[in-house]
Amino acid sequence: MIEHSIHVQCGECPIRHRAVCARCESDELARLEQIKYYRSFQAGQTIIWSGDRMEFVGSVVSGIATLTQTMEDGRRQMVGLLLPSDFVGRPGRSTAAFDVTATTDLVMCCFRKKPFEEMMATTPHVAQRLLEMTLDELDAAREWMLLLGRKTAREKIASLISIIARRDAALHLRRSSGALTVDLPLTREEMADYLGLTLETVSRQISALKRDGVISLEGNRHVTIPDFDRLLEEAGDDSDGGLLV
Amino acid sequence: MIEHSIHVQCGECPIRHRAVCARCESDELARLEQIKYYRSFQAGQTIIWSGDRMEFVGSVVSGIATLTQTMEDGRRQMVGLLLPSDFVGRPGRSTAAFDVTATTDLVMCCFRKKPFEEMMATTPHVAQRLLEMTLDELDAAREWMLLLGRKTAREKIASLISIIARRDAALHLRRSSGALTVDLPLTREEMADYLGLTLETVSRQISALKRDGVISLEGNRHVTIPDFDRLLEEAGDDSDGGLLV
DNA sequence: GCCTTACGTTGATCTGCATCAAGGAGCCCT
DNA sequence: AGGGCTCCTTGATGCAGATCAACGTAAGGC
Repeated sequence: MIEHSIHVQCGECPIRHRAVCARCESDELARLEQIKYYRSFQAGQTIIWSGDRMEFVGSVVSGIATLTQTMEDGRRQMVGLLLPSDFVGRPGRSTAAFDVTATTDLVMCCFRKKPFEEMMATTPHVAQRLLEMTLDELDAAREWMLLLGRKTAREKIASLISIIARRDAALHLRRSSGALTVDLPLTREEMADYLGLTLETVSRQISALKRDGVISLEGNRHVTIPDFDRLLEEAGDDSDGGLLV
Repeated sequence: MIEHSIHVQCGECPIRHRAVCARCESDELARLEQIKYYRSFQAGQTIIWSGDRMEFVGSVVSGIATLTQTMEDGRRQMVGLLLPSDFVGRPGRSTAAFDVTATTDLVMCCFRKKPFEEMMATTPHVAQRLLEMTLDELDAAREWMLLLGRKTAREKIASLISIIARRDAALHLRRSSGALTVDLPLTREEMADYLGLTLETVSRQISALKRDGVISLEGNRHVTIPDFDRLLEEAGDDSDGGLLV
């Protein structure tokens, strides 16, 4: 169970890598281990409301959480999708800027913010690692902005499936070169909130991609991708990307 | 001229604050001052192409730069707007993820990346300051995602004007409670790329806001806002925000 | 003076996605 | 088995914003 704190700390080992790197086996790590605790949430439960005080930072151990923004009239936009191993929290900030909601049953590995920040202040490589992770998130947010601002509904759906497939492949370290299967961890409505569409359009475009042989479905959630490059084309992404980032 | 490096370093003084804080008057600062240099760019010149090696980090001294993403067929989405005092660069990253373009004549205060990163590694409060700045950018990106995904054209325009007015007010430290004037630093086309619209729609919506008395125009670029709260309402933002963040 | 070029406005028309509406499929509960 | 969920699909219609097109306006060059 030690690995989840390592995900947060270690700049040397990729975040998905479960091994312990030499640099992390320090007093700092030991201190973090002492203050670490686990929290569980039920599907649908809101973990933090926008504007609330944030008492902890941590990473997702299992399950899915989303970061959403809501307008007064109820329009919603997802602005972050947290899969296992993703970090949650804003060291140095006292209040949350967005709602964080568990969309499935969820377990998080948490650290109270104060001791975590104290540790950060004295351990430069942890602060640097967090900066790197935040820059990654910023990059992802900017790709997402291109999707929201300029892509068609069909391209948005293809992009979402490819993003999830990529993350999935990265997490499980399997590099299949042929057909590929993914479980969509979101409902049609959640996908719509992710993509800036309505759930009807999401459903229609998934049907269209299926009709055109870009994907096939077993059940509502299970997608098979016969040709990943074809999917990337449909997504309007610059090619090459592939599964190996 | 010392102040621009201070913008990068100093966590204690707000970034817009020109005074030198005690904490920054250190050997680190002296070292940074030695490696600091200035670069000028002409309007329209691309500073860094996506995928290029980035040799420096720095901050904008004067002028405007934009961060954009482009699809193969030419669709463009702005993903960052850099006004004076904004930081550019990704410590710890070797290549740029997006195009950076000077949209006006531009002066930047630069540091070569290597010595800057060395300094970062030994000075925790600099790394922490950069983390804070990156978190700010991430927040801004997420607000921007709500705008792109869920706001109407009219709301988008009102949002953009209010964002620029806010930044302007913050930069010049003037808090006028009554009418307010702003210079839009972007062409209609650039605004369209910012907002995920076409330039025609931008033009039409600006005309509409003018017709409805939300703003008035002198020339194409100079906007007067008689009632800022009204503008915020039009932007669909939760109220209160105001000019004093 | 006139030409050129960049930028902006406005109108007419088209279309992709939203909206409104109905019904199907799987699941749990009694 | 049947009722009531939640989630998903598909059809009909409407509209916001894109597209196509024409014209206006201001600045610089000669």
